[in-house]
Amino acid sequence: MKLARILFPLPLPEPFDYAIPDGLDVQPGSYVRAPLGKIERTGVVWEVKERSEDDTRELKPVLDVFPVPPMTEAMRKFVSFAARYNVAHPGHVLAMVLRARGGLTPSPTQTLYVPTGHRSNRMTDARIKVLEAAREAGPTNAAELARQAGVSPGVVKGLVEVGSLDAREVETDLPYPQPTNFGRGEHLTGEQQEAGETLRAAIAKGGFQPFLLDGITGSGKTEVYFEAIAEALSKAGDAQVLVLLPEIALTQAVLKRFEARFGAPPAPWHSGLSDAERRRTWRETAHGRARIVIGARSALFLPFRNLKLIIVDEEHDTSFKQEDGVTYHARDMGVMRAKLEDAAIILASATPALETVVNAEQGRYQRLKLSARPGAAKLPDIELVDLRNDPPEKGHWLSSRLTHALTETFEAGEQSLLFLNRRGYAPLVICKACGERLKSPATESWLTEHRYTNRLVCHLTGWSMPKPAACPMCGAKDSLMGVGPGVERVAEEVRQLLPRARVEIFSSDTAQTGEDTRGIVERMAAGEIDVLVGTQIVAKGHNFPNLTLVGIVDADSSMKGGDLRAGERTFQLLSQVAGRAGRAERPGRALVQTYATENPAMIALAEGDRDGFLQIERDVRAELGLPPFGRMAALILSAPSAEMIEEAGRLTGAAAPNGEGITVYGPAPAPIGILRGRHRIRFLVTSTREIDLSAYMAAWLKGLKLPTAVRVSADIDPYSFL
DNA sequence: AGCACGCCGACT
DNA sequence: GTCGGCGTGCTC
Repeated sequence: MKLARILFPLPLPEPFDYAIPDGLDVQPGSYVRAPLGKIERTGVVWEVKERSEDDTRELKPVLDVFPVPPMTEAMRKFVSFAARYNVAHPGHVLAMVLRARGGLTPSPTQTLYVPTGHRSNRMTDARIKVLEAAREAGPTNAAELARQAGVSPGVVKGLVEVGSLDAREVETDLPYPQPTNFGRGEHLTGEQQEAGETLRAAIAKGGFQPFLLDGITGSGKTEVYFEAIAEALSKAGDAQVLVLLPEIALTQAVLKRFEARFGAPPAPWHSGLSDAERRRTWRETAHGRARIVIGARSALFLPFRNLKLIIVDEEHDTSFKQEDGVTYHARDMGVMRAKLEDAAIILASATPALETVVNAEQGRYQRLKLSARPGAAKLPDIELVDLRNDPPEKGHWLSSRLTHALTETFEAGEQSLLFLNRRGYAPLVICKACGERLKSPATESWLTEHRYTNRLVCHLTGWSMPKPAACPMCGAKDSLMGVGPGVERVAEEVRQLLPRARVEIFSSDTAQTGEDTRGIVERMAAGEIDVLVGTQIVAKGHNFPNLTLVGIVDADSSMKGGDLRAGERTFQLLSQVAGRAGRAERPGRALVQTYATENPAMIALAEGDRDGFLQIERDVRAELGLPPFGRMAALILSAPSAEMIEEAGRLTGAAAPNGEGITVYGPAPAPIGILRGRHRIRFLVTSTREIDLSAYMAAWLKGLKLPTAVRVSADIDPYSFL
């Protein structure tokens, strides 16, 4: 007798055992339905094993096997690994795999009607109209046919009975057309060809091989990894390729580019897909028929049959880090998936993440460099503006050099971007009369003035209050004054400087939904904005061809800012924006305002010396034992009330196991202190590189007993700080 | 994640 | 006297 160990997409501690009924073909990896408690659920057979003699348990039976090829062993190992590494339940990870409802069953069908040419001798007007509509529209379903002809669906039925219309059952989700063109790309430069051939040779050889494709903006990275895709697909008729892109980069233009190269559109996967599109891509991937899948980070959890190559384009992009639910980094998990699949992986970027560069330096990844720009577009000039020599007027934040540049750019009909990583109007509010600094009641942090909403906001907790007319401390009227710059105040300054310019703010306050974000990005791309003033939200790789000036309002704060990767991100932002300006054949320039012109990082920035800049960052992190030279993890707790979270924090802190080389900080308010009505705190854990922090976090959680209203989640290698 | 069991407040 | 609130625990 055999039994099936079934993993369900639920936070259960382990797979559950079920009896395999006679005649049911249950394999390891089979997608099955089985009774669980009072209901039936879909799960995946994690293992099929012999039932021991002394096992007398009454087991419930597997009910049904879905007509889908079983999940491969590599995929099951990947799910288990991702769960262990990210300190999540395997079932939670499996839930991410099974998210496409309907992908497990065959495509739904619909009945379409085509004219047979046979004319009944009883032709009514209604019948003639339907036949005309059917001839024009091609195969169409009954409801649509009746609608087009302006008659009731009964007429269609009548025509079928007399033999004038033929019914055909067709699947609604069609397979994707197969890519065909695997030949060598045309018009490659010598450098691109060389990199392309290296990749082709590696893929022809087979096996796990990680590459960093490090090429400046416009150097043709895409053309090079197209060679790798062509090689992988030509090698075996069932080979599959996954291309991961930041969500916002998944545009129609990108899909068209793949179609033009390979003669068929790739299968898409992103959060904006309809249910039908989603189950189609899932099903085609699981059956091995989708050969190129191009998707956002969650595409990494699609159940490929024979994955031979993964591309992570814009690998430095922070949107690959999933912060909600199961936290994971799609790039890092991608490398592990490639390893388990025995596949190649290419991380491509013009501004690779420090982690990736270090991996390449230490020989874990093979580095391919592209330096030439085929169109000979120029990299931008980056100039430091020494705020000690060119101080802005009191109460202003833009130096005369930057205001001149803004004026020139506006008058030339071109666009500017000002970057300041501070939301709101002013990051601090003080009373001119008594000197009181207004603080958040819960966290004691400064309140930020928001003019747009006329409120004072705590950025740690999200708590806010209307701006009071009088000082709450001394009662003086009209004495409260915002100190320091936020994007709203910089925008105000630009509006004074350029009254006719269209100035917009781009921050999490003005872009609360994806739709808001798209709106701003589209207006900017369409030239409907002259000056965009934004927080780090602008650093997400948007394409603004008419943008020729970038001003970093406060480089000193954006290079530090309490965030491990703030400097890196500032550099990436500058390179990206500037690189685009050069690409659109307009000289771009960037002005960087700083008080620290002699700072080596600032000098490297000004010289566009990316490698020098990374070297400095690298040395700082190595010295402090920060990632990738040490490890970091966070534990985030949330609860419905402040009292409950405080108590939970105390208990959790006390339950932290002691470990050699491990330091626990906290609890502190989480980066988003209150989210969806829940209070959040967090612990930060650092350790040396050799320590298995995932295991430490798992042990901590295991020994923790908290009320069920308190939710706990771990975040390995967190990206959000402050 | 569901779903049931269980112990305390306002109702036909 | 019950109906039902959601806190706790179990699902092979």
